[in-house]
This record gives sequence, structure tokens and C-alpha cells, in this order.
Amino acid sequence: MVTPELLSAFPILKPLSKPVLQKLAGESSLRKFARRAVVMKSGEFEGHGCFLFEGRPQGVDFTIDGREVGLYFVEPGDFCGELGLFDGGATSEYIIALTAAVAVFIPAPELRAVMLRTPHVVNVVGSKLAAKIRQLTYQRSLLGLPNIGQRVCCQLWMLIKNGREAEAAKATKAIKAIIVNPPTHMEIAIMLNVSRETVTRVFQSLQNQQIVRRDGSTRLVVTDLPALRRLANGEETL
Amino acid sequence: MVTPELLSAFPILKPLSKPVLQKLAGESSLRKFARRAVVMKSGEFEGHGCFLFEGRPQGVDFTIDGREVGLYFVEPGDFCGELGLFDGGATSEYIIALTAAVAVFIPAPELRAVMLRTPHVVNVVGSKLAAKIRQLTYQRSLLGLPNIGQRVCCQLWMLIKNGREAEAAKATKAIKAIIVNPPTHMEIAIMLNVSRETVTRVFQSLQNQQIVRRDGSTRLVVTDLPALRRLANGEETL
DNA sequence: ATTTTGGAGTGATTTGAATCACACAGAAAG
DNA sequence: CTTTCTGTGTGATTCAAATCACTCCAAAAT
Repeated sequence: MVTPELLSAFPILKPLSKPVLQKLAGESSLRKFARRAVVMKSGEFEGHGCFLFEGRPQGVDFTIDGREVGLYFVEPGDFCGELGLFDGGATSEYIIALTAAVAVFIPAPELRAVMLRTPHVVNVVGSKLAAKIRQLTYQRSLLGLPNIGQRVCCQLWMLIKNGREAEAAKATKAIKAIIVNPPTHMEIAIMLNVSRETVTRVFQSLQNQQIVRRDGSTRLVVTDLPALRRLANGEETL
Repeated sequence: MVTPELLSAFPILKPLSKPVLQKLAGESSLRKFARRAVVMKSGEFEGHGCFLFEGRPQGVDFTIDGREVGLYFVEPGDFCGELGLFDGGATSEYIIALTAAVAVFIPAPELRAVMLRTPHVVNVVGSKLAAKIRQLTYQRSLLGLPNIGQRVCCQLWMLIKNGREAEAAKATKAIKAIIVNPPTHMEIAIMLNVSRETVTRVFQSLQNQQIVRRDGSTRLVVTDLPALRRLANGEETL
């Protein structure tokens, strides 16, 4: 079902030797998820590493009173479920498929064994944890922004930056940018801890000022990147 | 100046072999810090691992408008500056010596090389990052709570739990708990993203209901732990 | 022994975002 | 080809927390 070739499609697993991949493949399983399905559950000990092929699931958490808190997105080629790899602890969030998704699951203990023997893998996983910490720290600082318009603009800005890191330097100077499959207003609202209506109103305002434009339902065009940057930096207000 | 014996006083470094410790010791330096000195600066690439001997410095972050946010404390025998060890990236917070502090500094590249060769060390550092992620995630979910009283109570509850993890099981049943050196209202306010006055009013309310009591300026006594728990869980409202 | 400072407590007022309650379009499902 | 969702757009209303503008207190600093 899962072949070593399939596994080596993932950057992190690519440098592994044939035999190791072979063994991992034997223990892995391929799973498909429908929209809104739960890919990974929080609170599960010794779960699986989840390597994503298709889809764009979101990491979410829930508050004590059951409200959803959006944290991040997982992109194809990336993986999740790495939190328990070092300490065997539970994953802290749920991963939910916003669209249909396909992923390879590798049992955590096996993955962990391979990881500890392979400096490269350990390094990638460790770097990912570090990146997540930076991301969470940043996200938290966003929530501290008193101005909600600014919050939304920062989030948009981040979506653009993360969307194409290679061209980040260029993108900073460019005037236009396109966000494909942008999060829905609801999803943004959950991430930024505001109501959906408020997000809609911010977008309305951005559109009136010709800063963003919708292009069908799958594309969001930012037509005035510098203006967005100024708003995100708080130099201007909506 | 720094001897291998000194290094092996740290649990994480203890399992390392003599020659490795010898080499690390040669590259390390011992530094002393006065009260209020900056032990580690955020945003520094390829810094140092910092192993603490004496003192109890605090990890702090700053809000956009420059206010300080207390995050956690580093205890003797523990270490900090681990965020950049995997990816060479920058630390996300400042570490500030609240009291005089003594620490060994090991350059990050050297520490990193040793770490990648030693599964035990990699494991400890990785686990530490994972724990931090769990903590940040929880903190993030707190900010999603619509009821502010609940937020404050959750934070208090966490302070109690983290204060004495060993007795956590017992503490859950106990009726009283003492928080030594509690954060100021201002600090709580910044952590929870509310105004200082609001925190004061919540505390006022908690005191009126005989749930907490102040004992001098350095101690906060929780006199009705179950009530606090109910408030934190949202079973009751202030 | 004062002055200064930083934290805490408290009312009055304001405000901005949540909530409610819709309407509407397009996509997916029947 | 309807019907049902899901995502979005928009006004009216409400309300809780921010802000403001103070006082009070205790611990540092001079």
C-alpha cells in the first residue's frame, strides 16, 4: 500500500536509506479524509507522524468552553504530529481537514527510533518545533494588538510571506500578491479571536480602499501590498 | 575557568563522556550577572546555550508598545537558549536576571554538534521544546475564552499547578494553596490581554467570595481551591 | 525623614466589537 | 432542477471591558 518511493517524496524522509524506508513503509498506512474530518486528535499518546500529500488541514485547539481556536495550516509535503516524538507526550491540538486530504501515517515509536538515529531527521523535526514556537509567539503577540484591523492585516501579511518564502525578498518590494485558497472569514476570525462579522467588515473596508480584491472564490488578490504593510505595521488605521 | 566537573553538574550534560565534556568546557565561559542584567537577548542568531548555576532569571517578552510580559522562570540546574539549537535561528524572548545570577555559556554551534551526536541530549532539548509548545498552546487557548473572570482563574489555576507539579495529584484535592511571589495585576493583565483594572476587579470579586486572600505582598493564598477550579472550568461565573 | 515610585482599588464614562437577525449568492447535494 | 448548505454582506442593538481620572498605600530611593 505505502511504497518506499512514496515516502521519499517527502523532503524530510528523502535522505533515508532504502532499507530504512522499506521498513517504515511496511509499518505505514495511507489514509484519506473527507472535508471536516479529524486527521489527528489532541491528547493521544504515542500516536502517529502524519505526512500530508493532499489537502490543507488546519491545526486547531479548543477552549475550555468548546470554542475553536485556529492555530496553523499544514501544507502538502509537510508533516504533523511531531510534538510527541521526543517525549512521547500527547499532541496538543486537533488537525482537521478543511478540504479532502490524503496522508501517510507512520507510528510514532518507529518514527522516533529512526529519527534518533538520523541527525538530519532530528534536525528537521527539532527545527520544526522551534519554528512552531516562534509562530505561536508571534501569533500571541498578534492577539495583543488593540486594533482589530491591524490584526487582520498582519495575518494576511503572514499568509503572503509564508505562501512563498523563496521570493520573500522580492515580494516585499512587489505591489501585488495572490493568496490562493485563502482561509474563509470564519477561519480567520477563529485564528484572531474575533467574530466573523468583524472580519467581513475589515475585508469590506480593505476592498473599498482598493487594497485587496476577490478573484473568484479561490483567489484573493492583494493589489496594494505597501498599503497592507503599512496597515499591518500600524502606521495607518482602517 | 570552566571545568568538565562543573558541566557534569547539569543533569542534561551528565551522561556525556569525559573527553566531550573536556572539549565543551574549553569552549565555555562562566558569566555573572547583576540584578536586572540581560542574560540573553532575543533576536540573536547563533548565540549560546546558557546553563544556570545560581539565581532565578525570568524569560520575558515585550509587547508591540514596549511593555514587558513575564513568561517563565529558569531554575538553577536548568538551561535556556535552546530555541536556536536546531535551526540556528534567534531566541524569541529575553532572559533577565531578577537577582544576581551565575551561568555557564556554551557556544551554540559546539553544543549543537554534541547534541546531534547524543540521543539523550537531543531528547532532553526536544522534550523541552515540546513542553514549551504545549504551554504556549494552552496560553493561546486561554485568550480565546470569552469570559474574562474565567481567564484569570485559569491563569491562577495554572500558577498553582506549575508551582508544585509533584504534588499535583494531591493539590487537586487540597482546599488551600499558596502562590509565592504572584505576578502583579499588571503582569497578569498583559499575559491575558486585558486591562489592569479588570484584573483588579476580578481579584476583588474573588476576595469578596473568600476564594483568595492576600498575605503580605509576596504571598497569595487560595482559600477555596474547588471554587477556583469551578470558575476556571466555566462551571460557575463570577 | 522626606520624596518618589509602583502597585492596587474604585467610580463614571465611552466605545467598539459581539450579538442578533436578517438577506443573498454560489456550490454541492438530493 | 430544486433544495440545502456554506460563505458572505449589512444594519440595529447591546453590553462588557477599556479608558479616564482619581485616591490610597507601601516600599524604595534620596
